[in-house]
Amino acid sequence: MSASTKLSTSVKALCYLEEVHPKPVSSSEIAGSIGINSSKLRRILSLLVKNGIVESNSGTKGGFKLKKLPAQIHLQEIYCAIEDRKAFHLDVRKDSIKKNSLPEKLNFYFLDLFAEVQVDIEDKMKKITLQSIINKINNN
Amino acid sequence: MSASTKLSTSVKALCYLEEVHPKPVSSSEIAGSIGINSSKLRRILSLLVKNGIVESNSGTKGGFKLKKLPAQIHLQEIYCAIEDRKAFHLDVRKDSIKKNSLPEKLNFYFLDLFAEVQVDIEDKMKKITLQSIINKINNN
DNA sequence: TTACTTGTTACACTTACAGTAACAAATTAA
DNA sequence: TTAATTTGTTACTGTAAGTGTAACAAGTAA
Repeated sequence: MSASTKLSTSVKALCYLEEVHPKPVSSSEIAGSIGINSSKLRRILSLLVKNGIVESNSGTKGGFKLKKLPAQIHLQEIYCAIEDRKAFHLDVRKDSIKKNSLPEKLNFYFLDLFAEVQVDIEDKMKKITLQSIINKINNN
Repeated sequence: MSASTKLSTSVKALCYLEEVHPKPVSSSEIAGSIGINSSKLRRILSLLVKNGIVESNSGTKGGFKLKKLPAQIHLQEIYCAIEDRKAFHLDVRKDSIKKNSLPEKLNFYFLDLFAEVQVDIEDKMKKITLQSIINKINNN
């Protein structure tokens, strides 16, 4: 599952939680509504739990519910919770490249550039809250 | 090979071509200098040829050489030449998602958002020329 | 005890990718 | 004409990654 698909799935689940808040709902129920396997969804939700975005409880009457207000959840923290790898990352192979050579210098150049791009993307995501997404969706 | 690695490889090859310009060089020679298989490199270079960035000739005394000045080659056109897929793309599965449902609306939302991110990235790349990279590398 | 739910692991299956080799077509030189 | 060289593309083999599902211990409530 690509990072972007995981992000989209997470937001679908969070929107569902917001709709039924504060009632806790099971992974099966959420999974059914967004068309995904519940086991797979639990793997994603467990990451949101670890990062304090969602609360979970085992047992009967257990399930998931939002731990923060939608206005206080932004895309960047969701993204960071579910994905440790960067969107733009360079597979730098140090083998067979001479020290201080042009290829090595270019590796450093691109590492810097891709880090910059990553910052730009995350800055953009920081400005988008779950609440703003919900508002936009409802006005269409 | 990821898009970012392919981009980095392409620039390494283009820098090499710039160094020896206007002498045409074989894929083996370039591949040797940047530590990659020549067959693999040819697959990348063939895309740059198709997009008018590089010129190629078969046979003895054949090889590759730049078709444009380094100041007139920018990262975005290299990126578009080698990669048709977007950096941020959503695997939208239309199956098992109801029309006009929240999940479907969110799919459209993210398709738009990721398209925006893609534009931002490409705008950034449009401002970077091969010449500016060479200058930066040489001043370090 | 029973029923239910999360969180994690496991597993079979498929897909994707990496790295290399091979070869037709084009080109040059002898 | 023949040989040598080089591109552009295809093929192939082994390995890594991803998909989708199932299974189950641990926690929780009735």
